[in-house]
Amino acid sequence: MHDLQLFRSQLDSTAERLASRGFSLDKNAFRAIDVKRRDALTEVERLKADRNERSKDVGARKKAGEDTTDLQTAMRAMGDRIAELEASSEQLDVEFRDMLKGIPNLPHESVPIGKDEHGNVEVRREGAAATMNFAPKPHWDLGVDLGILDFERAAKVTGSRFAVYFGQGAKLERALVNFMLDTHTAEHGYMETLPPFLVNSDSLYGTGQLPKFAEDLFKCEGTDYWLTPTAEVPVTNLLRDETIDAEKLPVKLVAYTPCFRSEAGSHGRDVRGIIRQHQFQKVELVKFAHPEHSYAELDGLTHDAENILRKLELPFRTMALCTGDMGFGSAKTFDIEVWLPGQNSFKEISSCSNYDAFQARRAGIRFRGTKKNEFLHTLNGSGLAIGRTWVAIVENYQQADGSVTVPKVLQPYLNAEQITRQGLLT
RNA sequence: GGAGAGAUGGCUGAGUGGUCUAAAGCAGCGGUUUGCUAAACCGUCGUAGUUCUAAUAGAGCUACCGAGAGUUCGAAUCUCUCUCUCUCCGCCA
Repeated sequence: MHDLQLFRSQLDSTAERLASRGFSLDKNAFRAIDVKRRDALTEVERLKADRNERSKDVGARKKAGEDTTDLQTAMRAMGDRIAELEASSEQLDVEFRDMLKGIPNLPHESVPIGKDEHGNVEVRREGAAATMNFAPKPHWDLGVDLGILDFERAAKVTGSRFAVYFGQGAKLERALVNFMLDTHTAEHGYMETLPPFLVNSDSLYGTGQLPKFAEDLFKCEGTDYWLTPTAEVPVTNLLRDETIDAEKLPVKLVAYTPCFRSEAGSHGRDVRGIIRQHQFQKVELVKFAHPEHSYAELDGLTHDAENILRKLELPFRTMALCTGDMGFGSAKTFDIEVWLPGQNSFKEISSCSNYDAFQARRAGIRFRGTKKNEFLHTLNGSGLAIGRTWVAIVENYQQADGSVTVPKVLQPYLNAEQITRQGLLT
C-alpha cells in the first residue's frame, strides 16, 4: 500500500521511480479516478450530514409531541437515495484501491537502476572454493549415493518437488536449524519465535502476498487458512494493527518454519535436487525498525545472515539487486548467493529486504513517535534457507570418496566429523 | 463437537433506540504551583477518509464501540450470520 498524499503531490516523480523498476503508472487514469472517487464521496457525505441533522430534528419534535409522519416518509426516500449513491461511491473506492494494490513499492535511491538480474551489483565476495582434485558432484547424485536423500519415495508419498532425508542427512537439517537459531539469538540479539505455520488471508494481505500472488500459495480447502510461504508472513503480522513504543525499536525476531510454495510458473526450473521444493525449511530474520535507521538495520541484517556462511566457511557473494529485479514490496534488497561447486555457479540462499512502510501501511504497524504515531519500517531476510545450506555443505565439503566432511561449527550438533553412507533403506 | 458467558479508545470500565459529538479512572503528553527521590491542580490525549481556509497547521464533515448483513427517520444499544476469548462437558497429542 502506498502513501496517497505522496502520489497526489508528486505524481510525476513517483511515476518515474516506478518506471525505473519496470512499472508504468498511468498518470491520467490515476488522476481521473482519484477525482471521480473524491467527488462521489463528498456528495454522499454531504447527504449523510443532512440526514443526521434531520434525524436529530425528528427526535426533538417527537419529544415535543409533534407528528413527524410526513418528515419520516420524506426521509425514507432520502435514505434510498443515499444507499444508491453510496453503492456507486464504494465501487469507485474499490476500483481505486485495487489500482493502488497493484502498484509495487518505490525503490530506495541507493538501489542500482537496471532492467533484470544482469543489472545487479556485487557488493561483497568472501571465502574461496575448496580445491578438489576430482570432478565435484551435484548434491542430487551425492545425496542419493550417500543414502541421505530420496526423491523417489517422496514422490510416492506426496509428489514431485518433495524430498525425504534419512540418517545423517535428516540430522544435518536439524543441526543447521539449531546452529542458525543459536547464532542469531546468542550472538546477533534476535528473539526466538515459533509462529503458526498456517496463516489467514489478512496476514497474507498485510505482507503483500495477497491479492496479487495467490497462485504461488497453498490453501487449505474450506477454510481461510493458507500454508505459510515464509515465516515473514506470521512473524511480521505479529504486530499487525499494533502501535509500539519507539524505544522498543528495533524489534528483532528470528523464526524457524517450514515454508510451502506452489511454484506455479517455475515449471522446468531447478527440477533436479532440492533447490526448489514445494516444502522447504527456513530460518527467517525479521526486524521492525525506526524509519531513520532502517537502512542501517538492513545492512546489519544482511551481515547477520552472511555470518552463518562465514561460520560454516562457505564461499559466497552478496548482490545489491537492481530496480528491475526486486520483489513487489521491497524498497531495497540484498541477495546472498552461496557457491555450489556441483553446479559450478552461485545460488541465492538469502534475500534481505527493507520494505520501508509498504507492509506497515498495509498491516497497520505503527510506533509512538514524538508528535504522532507513524508507520515503522519492516525488514526481513533468510538467515538462512536450510535446504540450500544443506546443499552447499554437501557440495562444498564433498570428498573424493563420496563422503562429506562436517564443518567445524556443526560437528557438536551432528556429533560427527564425517557424513558417510547410510545404508538401511538405500 | 455440546452448553453457557463475553468482545467498547494504550489499559480498566460505564453505557439496552434520539445532546454518545462515548462517562469516569489510570497511563501518556503540555503547563502552573509547591519543592528532598514526588504530589496537587489545569489543559491535552483514538484511527481513517474527505472538504475548506494562502494551509507539514487549523476548522468542519463522514465512517469506525470484534467482523459482516438487516430493522429504523435515527443503532455501541434491537435482529441474524460469522470470528475470537473465557467457563464447564466431551474428545485428543
